[in-house]
Amino acid sequence: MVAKTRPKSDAPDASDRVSRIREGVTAAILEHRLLPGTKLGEDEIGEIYGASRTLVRTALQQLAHEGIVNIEKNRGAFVARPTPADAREVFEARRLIEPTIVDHAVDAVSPAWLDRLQQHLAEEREAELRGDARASVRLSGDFHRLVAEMSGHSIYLGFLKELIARSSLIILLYRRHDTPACGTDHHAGIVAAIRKRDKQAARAQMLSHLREIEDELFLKDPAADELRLADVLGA
Amino acid sequence: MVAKTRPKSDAPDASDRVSRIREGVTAAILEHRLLPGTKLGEDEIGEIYGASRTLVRTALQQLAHEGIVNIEKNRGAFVARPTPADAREVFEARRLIEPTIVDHAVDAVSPAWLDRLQQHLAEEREAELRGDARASVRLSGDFHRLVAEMSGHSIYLGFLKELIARSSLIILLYRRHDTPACGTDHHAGIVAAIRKRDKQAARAQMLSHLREIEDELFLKDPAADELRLADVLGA
DNA sequence: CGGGCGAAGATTGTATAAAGTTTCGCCTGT
DNA sequence: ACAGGCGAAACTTTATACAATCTTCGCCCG
Repeated sequence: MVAKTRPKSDAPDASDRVSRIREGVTAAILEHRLLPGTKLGEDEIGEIYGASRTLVRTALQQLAHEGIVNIEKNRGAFVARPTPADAREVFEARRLIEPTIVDHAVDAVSPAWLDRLQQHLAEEREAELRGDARASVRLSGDFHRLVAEMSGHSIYLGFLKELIARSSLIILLYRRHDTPACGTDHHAGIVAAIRKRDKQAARAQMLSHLREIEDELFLKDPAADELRLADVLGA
Repeated sequence: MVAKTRPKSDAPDASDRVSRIREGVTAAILEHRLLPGTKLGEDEIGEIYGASRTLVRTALQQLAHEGIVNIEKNRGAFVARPTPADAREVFEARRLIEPTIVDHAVDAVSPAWLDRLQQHLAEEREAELRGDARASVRLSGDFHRLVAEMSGHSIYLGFLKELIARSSLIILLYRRHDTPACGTDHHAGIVAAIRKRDKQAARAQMLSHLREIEDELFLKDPAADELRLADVLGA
């Protein structure tokens, strides 16, 4: 055997040690186990994952580039705390990009993809029935990522990954307390439109879905934002 | 003197040592001093910039995230070699995002910004008169970045930075030999539309500008692409 | 004479140690 | 009692050393 050279696919995040750290921290942040503003000490994380600070640092830098971690010089890394202005920018970008993504997803539709979408919807419904808010938020993001993968556009996929990560943080920060699990039905509707290869409907449903998510947020002026952080930290 | 603590502004890329490396390598790549596929040895770069491998590695990882450098495990870092498919994706993304960006730029128009735009056009014209192709490509990218900064949307700005970097690489790889300096007039037209606060015209001109750039490229099927690389390397 | 095996060299990945900076507590002086 | 400054601890940053991996070149065998 000549060599098991990984053919050409530079597996974006697979079995690397740094990827495991990155994904672990990402999951912790997106599932709200780590609150915005929390300090992410290098020793601390290294201890948890049994890695040296070199690897932890690499992972944190990647997360900083994704926008869910802020690195302050000589201070350390902290979980990002998106402002309402950030939130509006993120959702505006999603409203711009995601309708185009579903367009391409319709072009790329296939039985295999439809199966995966259907399976994902089942997972979402199950998590919602369990009342597992953490899993629901994560799966909701995964749905959008799945559609982006389906579109086959690596650029859009990369951008959307960033936007989804930030969105999850934003939703967990600014969601109104009373909002129920938002959007599983919407996701089903989008899948239905994709199955029917109806671009018009798919775009429209994606757009209204994103609007509803944003409308369910409580985005006040940045000044008052500080108060909310105080609340969070005080709790 | 107490301390020269940089007040609070986390200058995104200013006086850091790693930023200097990143910008130096970026400039070298975008100005075609480093050809696609060129290996970027860590020791080599470290020698040039008088930095240790730790800093070089950090810079290369950032460049990899920006998409203009590929890092292969245990092999090293190489200047990215976008495929024609990559090129199409990049320009599709630009056609999607940039019209929206000019929209916001029109909203944010001010005398100070108009001055900067005007000054930039002058620089572009000067470089074109000198026949300085390297400077022309760089300045052409800078124009789009300037408009994005003007829009005030940090998300779009971040995305566009990546797209511009990749675009420069693509243009230098796939440009038809005969194409003249493309688009300085277009840029002037876009600025004129911005000055008149005419969103419709600004969007339209930006879109056609991007289309013309892409039309001036020679994007053949990926199979033949290998041949062209051989040509480049043989030269 | 061509092809495959193997050891030496080089390069990257990882860990550890030294250096600089910030932060926080404590102490002193008013 | 309180404000201000000194000092130590903790952390990040940077550099260096070690280990693992890949590439290359030479040699042997078919």
